[in-house]
Amino acid sequence: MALAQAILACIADCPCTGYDLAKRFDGSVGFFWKATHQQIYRELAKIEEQGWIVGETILQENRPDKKRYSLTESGSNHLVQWITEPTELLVIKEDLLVKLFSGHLVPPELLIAELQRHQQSHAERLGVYQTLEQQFFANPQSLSLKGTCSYLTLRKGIRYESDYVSWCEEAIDLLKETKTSTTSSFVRES
Amino acid sequence: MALAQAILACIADCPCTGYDLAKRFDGSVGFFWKATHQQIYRELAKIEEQGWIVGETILQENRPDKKRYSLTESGSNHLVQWITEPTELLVIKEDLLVKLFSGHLVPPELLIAELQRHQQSHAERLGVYQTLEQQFFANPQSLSLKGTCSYLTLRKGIRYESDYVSWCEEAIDLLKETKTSTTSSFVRES
DNA sequence: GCGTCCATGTAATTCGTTACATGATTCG
DNA sequence: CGAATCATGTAACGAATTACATGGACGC
Repeated sequence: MALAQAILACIADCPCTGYDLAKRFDGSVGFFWKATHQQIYRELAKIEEQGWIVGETILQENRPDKKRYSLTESGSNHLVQWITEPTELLVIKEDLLVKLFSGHLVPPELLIAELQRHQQSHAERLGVYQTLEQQFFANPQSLSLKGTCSYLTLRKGIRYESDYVSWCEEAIDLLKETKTSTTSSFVRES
Repeated sequence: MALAQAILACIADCPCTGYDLAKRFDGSVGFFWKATHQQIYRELAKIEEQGWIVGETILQENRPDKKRYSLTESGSNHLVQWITEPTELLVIKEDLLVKLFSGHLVPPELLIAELQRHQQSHAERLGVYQTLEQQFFANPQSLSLKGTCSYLTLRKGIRYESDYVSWCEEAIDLLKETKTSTTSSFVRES
């Protein structure tokens, strides 16, 4: 399981609290890894016990105390070791494609509407990513190695969303043609 | 959880056994949904109890007996109902991007090698999908609605893999440039 | 004789999800 | 005056992963 490593990667980038992590996993990092705050706090306790991180309690006035975690050397070694190991390919579990697989069981208008919804959601995300690209990565050739690494994860997001939008368009178009060319075919289910 | 519905969708397409399902989830359907045989048998027991499928035991000679499942009307209704509901977007958990996020902690050569491995794997899958496209979907305009639906899931696979291959290429190129332009930067970790 | 295919399952453990809980502060 | 933000957690449940188990048939 890579939740532990995803947390280590975030803490390596910048020491932070469970609460901060939850926010990051819900935003930028969330493009390639999602986790809820409950998962995070449980995992933090586990990897602190492992000795990969140490937490220092920070007392605050007018706010709850917080605990900021930093990588230990052992944690850093583990992370580097993990990065070095060959990675499995992503396992996809996409509801929308399961639905489309049995899509002939429902009126095509319904499929088209659903595809349009998804097209819009992905277009929105694409917009967000493109804004980030313009703001922070105007000149990709001149980035440091760290910068390049961040930029490449963003590029993956941009490509992914942009491809999703195009596919939705293709799918909607083809369904519209199919629909009109076989008008009698939707009253065929028992 | 959509495992139940993914199984229903397969059985709706063609009645089959748990063993058959496991093979399908490992092959074609596996592009958009993965499941092991243990998950499948457990889920089959659950959805048979629900009344969405019925199993008939088929006695065999020289082979273990098997149980072939078919959709009930209730199961078919449920599947249609599920397809009709709005779908959540896919939650991505991609190890490779987590590694890239902390990629500056390891020598860039290592990242490049890993990206090349992935590029090759995705290129292989792409080849498989493209062969299927040529064999079974030579003429997309003339497909039935059912054919169009299958074709569109395949198109998603083709786009996904092809985009992945392109991104790997982009990433490798950029890392090679970054590497040479900041040669001194990898001996900087404590 | 050894591995693979057929066909189904149990058991243990880890991981993910949902609900519940606290309590002060700040913004509208 | 109510909602959101900060900050952390417990408890219960459901789902996924991994390991273990059986046993004949067939090809090399």
